[in-house]
Amino acid sequence: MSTDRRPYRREPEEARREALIEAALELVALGGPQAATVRAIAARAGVTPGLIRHYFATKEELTRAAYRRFVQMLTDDSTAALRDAGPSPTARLAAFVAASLRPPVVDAHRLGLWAGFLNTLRGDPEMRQIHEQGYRAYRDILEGLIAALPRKASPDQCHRDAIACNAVIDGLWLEGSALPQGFASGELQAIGLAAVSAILTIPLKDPSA
Amino acid sequence: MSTDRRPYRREPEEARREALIEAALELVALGGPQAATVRAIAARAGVTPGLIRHYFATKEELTRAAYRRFVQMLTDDSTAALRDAGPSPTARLAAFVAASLRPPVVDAHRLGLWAGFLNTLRGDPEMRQIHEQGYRAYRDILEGLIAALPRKASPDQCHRDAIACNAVIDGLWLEGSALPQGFASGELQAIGLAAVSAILTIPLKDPSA
DNA sequence: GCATGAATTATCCACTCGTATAACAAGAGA
DNA sequence: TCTCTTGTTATACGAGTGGATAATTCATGC
Repeated sequence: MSTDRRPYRREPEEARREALIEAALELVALGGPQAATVRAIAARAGVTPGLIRHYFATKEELTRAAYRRFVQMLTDDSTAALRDAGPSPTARLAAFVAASLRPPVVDAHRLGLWAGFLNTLRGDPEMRQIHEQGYRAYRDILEGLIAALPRKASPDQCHRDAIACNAVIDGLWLEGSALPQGFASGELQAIGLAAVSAILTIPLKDPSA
Repeated sequence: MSTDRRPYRREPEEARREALIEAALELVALGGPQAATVRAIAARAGVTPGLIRHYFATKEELTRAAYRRFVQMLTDDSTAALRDAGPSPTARLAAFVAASLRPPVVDAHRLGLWAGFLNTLRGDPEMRQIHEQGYRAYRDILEGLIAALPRKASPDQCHRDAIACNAVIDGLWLEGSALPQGFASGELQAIGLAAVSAILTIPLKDPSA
């Protein structure tokens, strides 16, 4: 009387956690937090619901792990572009801006994720903390790049410039992600670089050109 | 054995619809779509759940009405600033930008609403249509203001400028709404006006100064 | 082979959701 | 003041979902 039990493989712990987090993120991106139920996450990760509790004590813990991963992803993709950039401050800033305005950063999926998590933050102080850390990290990188530029500007001016540039980037990211077909390839980056150049009164060459 | 029935007043139809829509919006803003249940909406509007069906055939209909109202709100607040502005194109643009970067447009509540509705759009084509109409309306207004400026720029240039300016505004709106305490009073507007001036290479005076 | 614990299955229990319907009463018109 | 309309309440249903858990099985390393 062997009930045909679902065949399975034993995966290393990290791989499973990874898969579960990944599945949770995808579901939040697609349908908001309410779509990321334990069952749906398990199904998408190719496991059965019970397994989740084997890796995460509670669903909240999984949610937080997923959000942590999301925030990590954002900063990682930004800094990755800096690794390949040369030493020139203007080139580095240009690379950073351009990288922030093309896939995979600009992506409907990611916008969905971002929006989905937004009103989850209210309820959970720990989530809010993760959020703020990530935000500051990003803006600090940008401010550092701006401060390194060869121009005379007070620290205070740099700070405000960073806010403005961050806003341009965020806004273009927002629009590019929300209307993927609304912009030609490279258009977002070109507009963003031009705007940043104008704000900082320093010419930035398009690194992809 | 008179069960103490809840006392009530008969309200005009419009007032009730209004109250229900208002309640739905507040709940979405606070806790996302999943918080806007029929019961919660009714409670917040000060009525009993059953009444909702008296005014809206289905919950979806109420949701759509609420979203329609939200989109309306956004464009209304933008155009309102233009009414009081003078005839000067630069003054009108400045008024528009400044109005977009202060309350009630900049508001955590509104950001929550926006995010909350975002991943509701995927499922419902009608919702998506409402969304796109609203977006285009906003950007067309901005592009019109830019095209009216006393400078020589091709229509194509105006179009791209509008996108860039829209991005700055959206980005600052995003940041200002997400971190309400992160900016001094008037700071957002000042940064936004400076950035837009730089992008368009035309000086804009702060209308509040 | 054998032990181990990763993964499955099955189920619980509480709760929520949207919807439906019948009873009630507020307020306008007579 | 009486009546009638209908806005509003109360109650309930029926289905479904939520996260959690206990017991069971079997893949895998030793």
